[in-house]
Amino acid sequence: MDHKPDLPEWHGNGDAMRALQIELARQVSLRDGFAKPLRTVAGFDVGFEEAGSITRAAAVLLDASTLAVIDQQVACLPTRMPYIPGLLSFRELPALLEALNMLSSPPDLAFVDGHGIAHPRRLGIAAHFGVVTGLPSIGVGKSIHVGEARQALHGMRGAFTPLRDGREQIGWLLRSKPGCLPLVISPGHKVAMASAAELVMRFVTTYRLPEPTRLADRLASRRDSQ
DNA sequence: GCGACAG
DNA sequence: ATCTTGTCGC
Repeated sequence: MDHKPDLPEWHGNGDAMRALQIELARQVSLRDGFAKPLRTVAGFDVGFEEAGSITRAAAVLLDASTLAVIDQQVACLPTRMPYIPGLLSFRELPALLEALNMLSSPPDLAFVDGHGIAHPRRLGIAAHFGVVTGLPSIGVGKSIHVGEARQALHGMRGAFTPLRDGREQIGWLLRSKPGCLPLVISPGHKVAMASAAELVMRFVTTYRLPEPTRLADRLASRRDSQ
């Protein structure tokens, strides 16, 4: 199946994209809709080359039980839009979808570097990715874009506390590794808020990032062979 | 008007 | 994100 959603071209008007985000955000499902037990998962991340003119997306497919790498692909496309806070997905999604299509098979669950619904209009790149592909997805962010935590986060590995925007919970702050800044976890698509943090911890070994995203990160930033 | 602002 | 060595801390 080929995923080629009509992503609007960058003509300098972010208003059209913001309106589309609000529309797509209505299609997000916050109920668990992934295969149980999980058989495969995949990590997705984007990096840049040639001073940013080339967008390089990486997709790494793993066996959910053993964490063994089943397949990994890299897609390089010309960068067509600048980075604009809140509109990240329109810049990085094209390359990410290309990398997904190159995989031998789609994952039961996708971990995307960036936010899910922890976004101003509840459509971060992980949620956008999930809605256009129909795949269950979770956002794994390394810093907060919107929202704040009310309570202090415990230092113990696996501890988590709600990330909220006003009175609404939009994700979790997760201490994936002691002594490190917490990850910002939020549902993307077909994943319940209550399941998100636990699903991420299931794939964390000894690093801050869960294996799917950690491996994709290395591949996208071409540090896997260096 | 001012400051913030995923990657 | 990216440019980059050494350095502080668990």
